[in-house]
Amino acid sequence: MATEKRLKQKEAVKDSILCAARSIVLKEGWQAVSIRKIAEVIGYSLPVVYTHYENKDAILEEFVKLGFDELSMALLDAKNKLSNPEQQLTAIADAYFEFAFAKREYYQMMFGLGMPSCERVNQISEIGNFSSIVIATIQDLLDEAHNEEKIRLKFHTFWSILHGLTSINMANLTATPHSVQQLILQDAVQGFIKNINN
Amino acid sequence: MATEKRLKQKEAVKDSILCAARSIVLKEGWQAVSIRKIAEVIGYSLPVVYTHYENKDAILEEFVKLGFDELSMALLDAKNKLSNPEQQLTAIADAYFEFAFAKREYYQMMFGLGMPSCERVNQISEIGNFSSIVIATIQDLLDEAHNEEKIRLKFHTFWSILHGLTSINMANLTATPHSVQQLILQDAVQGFIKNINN
DNA sequence: TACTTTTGCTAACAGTGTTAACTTATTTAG
DNA sequence: CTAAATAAGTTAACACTGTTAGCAAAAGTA
Repeated sequence: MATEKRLKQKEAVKDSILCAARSIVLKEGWQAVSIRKIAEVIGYSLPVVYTHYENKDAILEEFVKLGFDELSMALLDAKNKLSNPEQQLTAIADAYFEFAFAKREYYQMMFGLGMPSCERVNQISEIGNFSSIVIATIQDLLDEAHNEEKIRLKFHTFWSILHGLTSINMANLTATPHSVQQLILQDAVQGFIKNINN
Repeated sequence: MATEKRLKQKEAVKDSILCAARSIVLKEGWQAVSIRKIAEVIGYSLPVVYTHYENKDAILEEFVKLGFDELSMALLDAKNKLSNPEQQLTAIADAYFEFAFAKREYYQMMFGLGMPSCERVNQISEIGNFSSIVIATIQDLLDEAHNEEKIRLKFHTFWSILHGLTSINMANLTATPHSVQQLILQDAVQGFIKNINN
């Protein structure tokens, strides 16, 4: 039964594809990634890549999943260092912001034209994990008697604030130094928390 | 002196390029725009396009400018229908949101990988116009004795909220109906206004 | 050993942005 | 009105891209 070994090796090649893609992404961004370059790096010919990933978008989707996983980890870490919900939420915001800029290329893949077909996206469980962490913290901050819908609304608002801040800064549309950016983040989060039980 | 007429005609061709590009954008999105398609639509051969625009990014930049112009108009209209600064800011938020979804393809060009080199962006005056309108309204809402920097910070926060909400909804990451999206917008803007003098 | 399946290859298709080199009009100067 | 200079527009190519069809070689199975 060498089939087991074969499957294992197959998985290894699949990983090496992702690894090759990552190294290109980190050096030159996703836009510079091409199937040919990947093939060259992993030492196989071009069509081999297609036996592991249906197309280029499938590779990107893999990165999106990994990205949300990493992000979730980072947020959870930040949250668990504190016990007060308000501080936790602030810490989550900081961690989100930090992740986005530390792994700038990842973040751009996760949200840039990254997201391909809107239909498939809702079935990516990794995004669900991310949501859960944030929602749990928001729930702790809310008075009781808030229905499910209101909680999701607040989560959505919070995420929007984080993402908006992040992406506008990333495009560098306002040429603001990083220290000021963090002030803005705190400003926005403060406003959010202050208004949370309305 | 037929030079005048020639310049006029040249300008006409330049406009027709933009027009052709726009029609493709509206039908299939920016990603489907190619120089060859533009050339075919305007009835010239391919390199003619390059005599009017240095490269494809230059065409995109033109759209970004037009987009910010249109956006500015829309915001100004919304603002001028009211006199109370708080209502004005809310109206601006609504108008921003509406613009983004009514001209979805434009908005995506303006903020999607749209923004190319971070350096050049800061010299696009159309973005400055947009900023001015919003900043003026925010200024009316602020107590006196707020320095320039604080105002810019508040503007930045506000814009981030708007853009975050818009782009997350556009990616449809949360599959939220439009009515709820507007609730979220109001929620976020309320929080912003409530915290504005801190 | 013979057969079948997997694995990997080369080569091609249909595109893309961009540019070099050439031809044809048109404008200007003598 | 002709001749030189300039502008306009052309075809053809370069160097890429994602993707797939068809074929050769290697590996597993009988």
